[in-house]
Amino acid sequence: MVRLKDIAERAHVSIMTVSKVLRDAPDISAATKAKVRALASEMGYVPHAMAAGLRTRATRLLGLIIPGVVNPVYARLIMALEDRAYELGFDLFLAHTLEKPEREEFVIRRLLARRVEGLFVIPIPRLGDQPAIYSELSRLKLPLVVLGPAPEFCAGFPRVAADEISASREITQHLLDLGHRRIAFLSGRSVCPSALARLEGYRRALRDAGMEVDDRLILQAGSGIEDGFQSGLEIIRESLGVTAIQAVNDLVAIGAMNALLSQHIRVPEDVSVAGFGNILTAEHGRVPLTTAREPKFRLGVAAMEVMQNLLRGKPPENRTLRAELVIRASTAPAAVNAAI
Amino acid sequence: MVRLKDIAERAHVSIMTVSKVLRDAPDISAATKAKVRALASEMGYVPHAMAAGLRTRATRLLGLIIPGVVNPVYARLIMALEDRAYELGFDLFLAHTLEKPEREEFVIRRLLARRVEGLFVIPIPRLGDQPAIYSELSRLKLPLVVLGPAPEFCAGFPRVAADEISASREITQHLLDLGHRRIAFLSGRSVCPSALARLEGYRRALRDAGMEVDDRLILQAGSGIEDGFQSGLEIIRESLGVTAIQAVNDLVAIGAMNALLSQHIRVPEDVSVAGFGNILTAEHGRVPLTTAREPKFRLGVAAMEVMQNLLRGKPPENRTLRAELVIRASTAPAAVNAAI
DNA sequence: TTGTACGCGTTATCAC
DNA sequence: GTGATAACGCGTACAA
Repeated sequence: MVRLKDIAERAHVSIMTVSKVLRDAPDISAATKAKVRALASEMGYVPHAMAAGLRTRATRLLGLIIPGVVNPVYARLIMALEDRAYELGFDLFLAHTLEKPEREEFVIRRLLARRVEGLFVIPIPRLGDQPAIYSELSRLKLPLVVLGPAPEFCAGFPRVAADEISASREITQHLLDLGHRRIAFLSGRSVCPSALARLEGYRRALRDAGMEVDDRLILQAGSGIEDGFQSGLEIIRESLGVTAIQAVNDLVAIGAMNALLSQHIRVPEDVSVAGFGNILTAEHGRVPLTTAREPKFRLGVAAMEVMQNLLRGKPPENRTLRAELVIRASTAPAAVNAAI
Repeated sequence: MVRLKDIAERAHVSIMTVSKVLRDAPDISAATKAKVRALASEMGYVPHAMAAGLRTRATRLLGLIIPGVVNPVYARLIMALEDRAYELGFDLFLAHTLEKPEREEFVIRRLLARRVEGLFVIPIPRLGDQPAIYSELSRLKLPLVVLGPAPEFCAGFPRVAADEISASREITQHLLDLGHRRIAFLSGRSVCPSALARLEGYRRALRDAGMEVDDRLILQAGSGIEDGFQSGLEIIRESLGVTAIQAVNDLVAIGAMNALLSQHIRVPEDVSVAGFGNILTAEHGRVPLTTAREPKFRLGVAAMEVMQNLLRGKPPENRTLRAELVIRASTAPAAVNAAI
């Protein structure tokens, strides 16, 4: 590959001059610039970012460490981060942990060896003390932004996450405002912090409204469409008198809705369904869902802002983002709901 | 950060010795190795991969350039590539093009500046001549693997893709075998190569069966659930006598299915719906779809194999992977279908 | 306005 | 077994 040296020789100038021209230094004559630039593009010069970085000690490299991309919820987050990184002139490493602590440690070490200037991490939830690699990261003072609900041991690092409890409370509140009194909650696995937060929001809204929480209305659903479908059928089977359903996420909500539709129960005329938005809602224009859209994209943008501040040496800050309520369709309880 | 030099000083040996120890060279005494290693880990030494790469001219860096991760179809592909890269000791850059040619060119140049050793690209479909950046890539002889259906101008690069025509043909064939004679095809945008391939497969199956292709049965649908929904309604409105629907992808299929359900037409009792699988099918256990599952994960693995061969200087090779037909439920045409 | 000397952190080579 | 020297490609600092 072409080096500055090659250009310098053919242009009969010093390497330094070429270097300056290509970085558009102010102290080079227009004539020299034109000549060198022409030559550079003719020769197909490609700068060597790593060599430059070695010299300047600035790599403009960031790392993103996530469990895996299969969860579509991360997709927009990745997009946002990559997009901001692009605009700021950073290149982004992607690494998966597959929820394995050893692998997490290993990939972090590898990115350290690449001299990344900062790291975005969705840590693997685990109990106990702070893993060695995290202690090392704080010793190194490497800018690190934790994304989403963080385990205990990440307390020392800045965190960017959505306020899931409030979001969930607002959904329930919205359904209550419409006059619903028996709202089913389709919950997820109890180890998942965000599932717990969403259930907590539901509980708080009911308490704030001075209502009892009827535990029979809280169904263990899981996190996929099929889980929601089964729970939807269960709601019908058990004749719980439900007029609205709130789900831990919108896959579950869509599943529940499908179950209702399959039994010829109309949504939203007979029942309202609410869930948390993820990528599917964009595709589900016709589905009458009330959703709290977790601002994944904004979350990515905020995470990058926090990162920038860290890079500039400013003190770490946490960001909690409000989720926005998106009301696609929702109705007050209807007479037909006795059918459920 | 700690450098070899720092360790060397404290160990009273030369930098070279430290370097050799850390790379486990055979010509260093066990005693020296033990001493240096202890010191290195005590001092928290992190190797500088970029500096080493500058010297060895091997960066062990790969780039992945895709339109965007929002399409969940890419998720498993990314996973597979990242996973293989991890095992082979490569780090992976992720870059988005957002379907913008300028941006594609720009990010490719940036990754070139990083001296990536190879590039995986999902090129932006566009007509006309080979864009300058691609010519440059072939001039540079940079190992490049094109993922998925490739535009014309990528003909010179090795390609790893699913055999979409055969997959589509098999779906149609399956529906024909069941006795369906009027199969609607919900097509996508005509610029999308994979949409065209799938339509072609449908056509071939009909031709192979000695049947005429009725162009009224080919509907321009788009690529999302809502598009499928509209086309589903259209099929009903137009009374086309359809007993089965094949869609360009499963989002469209699901949309069409929703439309049928909303009009109380049972699937698959009254009609069969077939589409291409992506991540949604996993979530749609209850949906009676016949799908051709594009082997995204295997596709990633194959792509990395091709890349490895290129890196070893072997000649480029194309890989076409068979898609597997997944029959979730499907029926022969029923009497009711006159309703459509 | 241009050029020289040196260093960034590492490794290849070869002498000791 | 170990170490001196040079080089990878580039940029900072300063001299000319």
